[in-house]
Amino acid sequence: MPELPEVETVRRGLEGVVVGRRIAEVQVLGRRTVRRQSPAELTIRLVGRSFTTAGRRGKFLLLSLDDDAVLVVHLRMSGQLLHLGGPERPPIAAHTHVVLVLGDGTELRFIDPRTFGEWFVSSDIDSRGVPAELAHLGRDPLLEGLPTAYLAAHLAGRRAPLKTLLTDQRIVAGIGSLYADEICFRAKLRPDRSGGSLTAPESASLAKSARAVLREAVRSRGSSLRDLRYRDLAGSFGSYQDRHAVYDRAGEPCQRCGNRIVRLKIGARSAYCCEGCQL
DNA sequence: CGCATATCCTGACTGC
DNA sequence: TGCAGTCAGGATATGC
Repeated sequence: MPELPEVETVRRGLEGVVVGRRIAEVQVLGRRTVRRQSPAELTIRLVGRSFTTAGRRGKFLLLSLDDDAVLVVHLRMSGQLLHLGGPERPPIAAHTHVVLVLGDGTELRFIDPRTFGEWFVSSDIDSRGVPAELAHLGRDPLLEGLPTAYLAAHLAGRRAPLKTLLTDQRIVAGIGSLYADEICFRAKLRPDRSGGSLTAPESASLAKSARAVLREAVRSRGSSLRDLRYRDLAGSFGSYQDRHAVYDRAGEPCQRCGNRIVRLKIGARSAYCCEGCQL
């Protein structure tokens, strides 16, 4: 499930591969990926344009164009961007929904079995370079940092579980289920603690843990899970899964206190934690 | 407003 | 071996 570290890894790959390149051809093969506008409109707005920067906000990729519009791509659950640069082009894989042929003859392909992923072009860009459609996003911990005071202010008075608040993109942009669990473990806080129950030092610990976990996960080029779905642009795996303390480790001993990791239910979602050392 | 719940979707896994 | 049921979860809509 691509979250901030995985999306950032893809972004870094795109920087070297699409920036400065012209879009020669657009093929929209699936029916669901392009849904905010018609595939024909997206195609018209992309063909002939060149990419100027490869940005990111939260889990959204922001590929700006030379007419100041921005191509927004979200991988959601199962989306994968692949860059094919070799002289031989493999056949189109199953679930390939969009193909961009670039001016240098290479291809960018979007593969997404579950079709939750999305592409659209936005022309309504604010002074920070953020499309109007993403104006609701909260702070991006990598781009803007995550000050303790900011996080604490958004937890104060809230009855909702920590994990729910951490994964609320309006508060912090980029954290999903996996990293929320890892962040709570690092902060020694149960993910089902209510936001409002945190003391000041606990809020500080949570913010610090979020910064550290995300930074380290980016350095490891993200997490590739058991399904091996997540790969970077070139098809390589991340390695942060080797450092997961709790995510998908129910029944295994806690690396910190030896208790067994348990799986909780928070809303309809799973949460993994150690009941021995997370309070 | 805050919070809970349902929805979209396919593939991997579980249990009989 | 096959088949039905469950789970995975990011974002968004809706209901209270």
